[in-house]
Amino acid sequence: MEPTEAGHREHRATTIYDVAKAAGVAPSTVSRAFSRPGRVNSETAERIRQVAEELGYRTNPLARALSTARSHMLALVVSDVANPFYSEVIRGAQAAAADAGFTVLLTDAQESERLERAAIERAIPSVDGIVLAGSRLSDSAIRMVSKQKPVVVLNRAIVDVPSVVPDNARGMRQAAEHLASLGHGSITYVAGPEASWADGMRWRSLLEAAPDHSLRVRRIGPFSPDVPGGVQAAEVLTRNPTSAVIAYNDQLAIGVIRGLAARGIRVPGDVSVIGFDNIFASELISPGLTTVAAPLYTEGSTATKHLLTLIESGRRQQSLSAVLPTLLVVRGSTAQRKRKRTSPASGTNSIPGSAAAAARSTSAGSR
Amino acid sequence: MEPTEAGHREHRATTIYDVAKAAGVAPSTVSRAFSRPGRVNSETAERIRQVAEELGYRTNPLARALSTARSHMLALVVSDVANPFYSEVIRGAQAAAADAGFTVLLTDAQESERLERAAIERAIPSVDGIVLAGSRLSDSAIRMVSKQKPVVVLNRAIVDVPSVVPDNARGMRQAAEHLASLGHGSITYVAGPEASWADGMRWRSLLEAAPDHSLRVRRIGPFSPDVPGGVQAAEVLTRNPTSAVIAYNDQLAIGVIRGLAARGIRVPGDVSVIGFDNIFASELISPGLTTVAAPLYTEGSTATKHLLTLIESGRRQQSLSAVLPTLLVVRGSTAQRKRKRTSPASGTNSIPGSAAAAARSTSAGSR
DNA sequence: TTGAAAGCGCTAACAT
DNA sequence: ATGTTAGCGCTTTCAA
Repeated sequence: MEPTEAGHREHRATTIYDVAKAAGVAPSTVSRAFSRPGRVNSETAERIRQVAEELGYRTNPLARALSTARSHMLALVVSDVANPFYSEVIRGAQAAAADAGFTVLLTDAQESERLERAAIERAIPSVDGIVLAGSRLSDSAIRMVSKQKPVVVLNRAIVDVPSVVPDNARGMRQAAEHLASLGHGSITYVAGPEASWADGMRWRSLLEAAPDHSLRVRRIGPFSPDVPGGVQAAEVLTRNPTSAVIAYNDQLAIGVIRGLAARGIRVPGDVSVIGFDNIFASELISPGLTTVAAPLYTEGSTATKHLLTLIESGRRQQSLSAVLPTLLVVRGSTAQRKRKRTSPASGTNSIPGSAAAAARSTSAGSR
Repeated sequence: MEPTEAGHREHRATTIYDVAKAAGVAPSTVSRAFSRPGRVNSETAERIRQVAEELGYRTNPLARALSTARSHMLALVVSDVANPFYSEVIRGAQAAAADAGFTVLLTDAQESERLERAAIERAIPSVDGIVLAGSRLSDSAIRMVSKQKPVVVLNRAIVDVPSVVPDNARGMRQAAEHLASLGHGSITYVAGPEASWADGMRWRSLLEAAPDHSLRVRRIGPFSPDVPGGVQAAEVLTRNPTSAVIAYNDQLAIGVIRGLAARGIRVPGDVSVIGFDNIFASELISPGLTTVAAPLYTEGSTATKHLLTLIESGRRQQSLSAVLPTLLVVRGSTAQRKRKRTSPASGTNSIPGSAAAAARSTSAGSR
């Protein structure tokens, strides 16, 4: 308004009509010059683009969305943006979306089901599809959402909903194998959230892999999947010593190491520890954390690509799910089992509830 | 289409017209029943809301945006989503936006000016404002952007553009003071990216604070502001020993510690190290990193709130900038200076270029 | 308060 | 290949 202020208001967006008038053609012709398939290449189209360029014309995505019912936006809902696990996932999703000319609407559920629900509810009308990463929602709630817009879930498997997960089974097998090769005869699994599909999967996978290496396994938990949770777990471990632990995820593992250290128990001297995910910090701590590396970035990009496919195809391909390979990254937190303590695991094996826990974890999975 | 598939397509969104018809009123009346200020409270309005509820009607944000020229979306452009520094910032921004009923469009510049430019270009038409966090763009480029849409920059100061920055001066003073109190007489500043406004600011602040504590300071760098950069810096430090270093940010500091350790130099035994930001990982490494804690979350939320204010006010308040307080978090990476080595810093002081570097850093700042 | 009508900027038939 | 005509779903004058 005020002449002194170079405010935004003065920048009246140029429309298709401005271009049409300037180029002496009909508006629809301008629209065509910018339309999708292979772009029109007539002489006029070229001239129109020229004129548009000069006028600084940008097609208005919102208007386009309204008339095409395609917003070219994707929602990425994560359970907690501050969780380092998601950094790479977000990045992968963002990159894949950008490649396809899509924009990412990020929403943080802040570990709250209520907030997640609300976020989804609000995002739905403006997006063409949704990636749910680490959703707190129930399977049926998610299935409900996927009835309204294409959905791909990350790190979780739900019947009838496309998903992208790391190869938990292989990962746990690799971890177990590694520990066995170091002479460990028994392993303690430090569990994550009770409601986590991934946790159940990992535990079950460990149970299955154990016999092949004559490993005895037990399980403690559930714990909150963060550093404090791990510290808590360390407490429990102190009361029930083991020589080797596999944690649900890296943060838990890091917490365990810290908690153990605080009690004078050395890693890997006294206890070997393995995490899962290979987050940024797992390389920074000392000892470096041996961990099952999940392809975080790829998980994000794959989920997004699948979502895009779903959108394009109008939801044909029913089961567009993917299992991504994992890789064991050996760092300093695992070592040969000390021969000194002869039977560190005796008497602590066969914790009741293992079988039940293994069974419980199947509710969600079709894989 | 196929009856077997519970596809998304069948869920034809209910519109204002559907509600209008069902309620026996005109569409505009329905619109009013949902309009902003204080909401209409007539009997009819109440009934309309009732009907809408039953029909599962949700107002279409895109259509609303088209007609009101307000999308209720904000763009948050970060230089690198994978950088842990941004986790909290994103979270803060996201929360503040959600509070105001706004949605966040996250875009990752992937440390590329070209990509950042493109991302902004694409986001501009769909958003009501933009938060630029750690932008790689030139001051003038940013000023250009801010002519089109309200902009708030984070961690940087630009004339005429609202900004949110941590109190770098105070932070560096606290750090210097802490080191001085531990008996250190000379400090090496490990610099971040040359183009970083924050880096210049921090170095200059350190220079200013030094005399008050009879501290001698020198500067090495620039280094890439990540862990590898810090490792590189450690190399340089090995050739020019000091007893104390302050790094541009935590990741650099962590790299320094690791690099030093690899060379058998102990932290804090031989060298004390201080970082900046207080990212998640700084607490996890050992020794814990003493660091100047920047209010990451608050930076994100404040920037967003200011942006919202700007949007609402139609860009009145010219200088809506904020300087957020910092806090020194003392952990294990700093300690009393060893008395053994008598003059560790002698001969390495007064590196040429310090003054020039201090001068160079002023180009951007108005504060 | 409510209804009628016009229009936001764009795309999508349908003509020509 | 280009022009014409309708909308997409919502808000917003302007009347009633």
